[in-house]
Amino acid sequence: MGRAPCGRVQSEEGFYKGPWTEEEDAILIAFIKADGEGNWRTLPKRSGLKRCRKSCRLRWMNYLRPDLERGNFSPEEDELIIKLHSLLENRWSLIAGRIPGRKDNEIKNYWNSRLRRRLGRMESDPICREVVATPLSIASLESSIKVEVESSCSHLDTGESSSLDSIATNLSSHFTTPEPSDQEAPLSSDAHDISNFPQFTLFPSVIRQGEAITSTPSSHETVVGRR
DNA sequence: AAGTGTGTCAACCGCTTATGG
DNA sequence: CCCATAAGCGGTTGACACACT
Repeated sequence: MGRAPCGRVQSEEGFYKGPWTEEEDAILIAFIKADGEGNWRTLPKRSGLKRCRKSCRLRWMNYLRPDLERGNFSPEEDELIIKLHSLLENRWSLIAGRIPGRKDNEIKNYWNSRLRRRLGRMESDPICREVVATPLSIASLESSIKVEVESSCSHLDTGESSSLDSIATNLSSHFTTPEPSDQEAPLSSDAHDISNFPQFTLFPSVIRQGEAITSTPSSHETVVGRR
């Protein structure tokens, strides 16, 4: 599993595997620009790319789409990812849906390689344990997720729908104080602006409610990369 | 300078969910 | 309603780059 070795490895079906070449990227981009996104099933044949539909879709979705924001994550994005993960856990696509320009795969990688380690360090560090979360609203997030899920599951029977309510209830249990309704803000394209949210506790067991995290203390900054 | 260790991230696989006939 | 197929999602892998010794 995983990325195939360098070189032009071919699957049994004759599709290439492994890293994409610039030429393949150009073909895919040109084809999607001309024909539009979607119809992945026939894309390989129509475009002449010797790549399976899954590979084409993934390459486009995770790397080539023009609206993707590439490069380092900002501190604001870091915080938002951490907070969304505390709420949504490993539902990367939901998390990505609330961070403009970022894709699930990118966020998942970032979480697994950096943020998870950083948080693990924070929770075990007696000083960092005192670090508190930025005042952040979750009520609007919570309700928007519920609406989103319900609308996409409108075909469910009542038993299944009621389980959605329990999910929403469980979400509420993450928070230690009621949310003032006047602080609620709708989720929108600027949802990454955490100042839009009323407060909630990121790590209820280790973080004091109501105080703001300004940044990770530099003396405790985790060195996570070598690049 | 060379060898080794470690972190990053693109891309794969398998599973689940959605959709259409 | 059932089945087949496509699309989407999350977990995992391994090549590569860079830091360390």
